[in-house]
Amino acid sequence: MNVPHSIQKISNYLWEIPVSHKPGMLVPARIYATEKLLRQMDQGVFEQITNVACLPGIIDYAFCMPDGHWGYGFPIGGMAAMDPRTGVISPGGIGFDINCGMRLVLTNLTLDEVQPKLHLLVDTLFTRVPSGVGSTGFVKISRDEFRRVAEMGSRWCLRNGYAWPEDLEMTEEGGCFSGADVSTISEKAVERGFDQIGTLGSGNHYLEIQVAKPENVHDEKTARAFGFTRPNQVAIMFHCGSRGFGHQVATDYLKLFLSVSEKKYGIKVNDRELSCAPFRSREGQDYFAAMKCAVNMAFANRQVILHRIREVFSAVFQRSPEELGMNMVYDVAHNTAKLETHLVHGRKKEILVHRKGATRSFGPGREGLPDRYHETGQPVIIGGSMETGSYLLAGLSGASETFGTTAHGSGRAMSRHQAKKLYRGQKLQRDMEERGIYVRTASWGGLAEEAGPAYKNIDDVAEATELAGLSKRIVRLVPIGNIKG
DNA sequence: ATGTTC
Repeated sequence: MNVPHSIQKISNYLWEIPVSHKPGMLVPARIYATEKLLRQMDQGVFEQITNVACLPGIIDYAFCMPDGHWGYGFPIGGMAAMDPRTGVISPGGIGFDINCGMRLVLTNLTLDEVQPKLHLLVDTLFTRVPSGVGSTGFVKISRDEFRRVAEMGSRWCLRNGYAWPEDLEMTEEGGCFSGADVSTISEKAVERGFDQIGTLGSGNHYLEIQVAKPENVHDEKTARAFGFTRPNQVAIMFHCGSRGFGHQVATDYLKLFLSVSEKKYGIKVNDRELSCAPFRSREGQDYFAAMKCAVNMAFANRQVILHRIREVFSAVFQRSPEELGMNMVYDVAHNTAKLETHLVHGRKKEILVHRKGATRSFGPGREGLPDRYHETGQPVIIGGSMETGSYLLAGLSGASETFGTTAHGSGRAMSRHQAKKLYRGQKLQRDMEERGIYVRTASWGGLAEEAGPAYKNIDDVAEATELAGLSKRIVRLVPIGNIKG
């Protein structure tokens, strides 16, 4: 059995591993999950989340979301808040794909209108939004201009004609983390990133055409507030990050932290993948500023992809993107560390929130949300597998106990290797088409790795977050077209 | 996730 004996049941949706579980734990570990999801978690989740609980400066608990699974250092689905004065920043708590995230875009088209054009739409998107390992984009800029992208994020896109002003408002943090400083970025990172804006990438990154069927609307009033106003309305959801740029930033600083963490700062960690530096140290601050550059590149990447999606829809339907109602619902980040103000032991305090495969979930009335979402709470986008659908949820004030955090996706149920042994990309494509999902892929092997059964049940994950009071289901979106990177 | 093993 994977679940440790020391685990205690707090409620049907919350479990706790006490500090007595392992030497060095400073706080307990808390896992949000139904018993079913808890039992599906791999041993690595419990090992890793209790290692996170040992990190200096951690506040309250090391958290794991219902979609938690084994990752680099931290579990994916992990969340840890640190005291910025005494705590550390750990690249393993953010992930290699810095600001991997999800964006959801509306149309005012319905399934009936899109169906006849679906093949053309997906084929054109597949051509116009480059995907796959090593893909490069159409935005031709110099290395220096790329540095401006890294400092400005979506604001660069607005200035250069790739964004509508309201897109920025509908993006977490306005599509730009302030304090990004390109002097902390290596030449190598710039070299890998400068031609990758507007590209999807590979792995579990995808672009999907989805439908909001009436029977899948959980909360009609909030669905309307989020822009879903008609039956079988079509939306576009996509998932990608900072590509080779963020990967290089993570690699550069992990290497640096490995050399200073113990020798210079005397920090002992249970796993070298948790290598870290005091947040206030020179190295910690440099990584924080570098990470923000990658965050901004990822926002710009998703923004330029949106620009392309609008062009494609406009060409296919012979109407402007404005006429097609192609407004953003929201853009959420999955892999970040951020200074946020939360209630800590009853007092407002600025803390360093690591979210690794976890989504911010700010509830109604929370500062930092667009006026439009003041009453509803922020839109939360939880991506499922390409076969089974995804969820749009709303943030809840109950998520204050996780410092405003909820789940981010399905979480793998089988390894990529296992999935490739069980499925063949070409056959999967044919099977999916029979079930009404037209899929194109940059890699047949990659497609097989993303087969539906390779992931946990997205309905279980979304439900668990709602039962735990972290986020509320608004509408379940089912795919009709998918581009798999 | 990733010029998928500098």
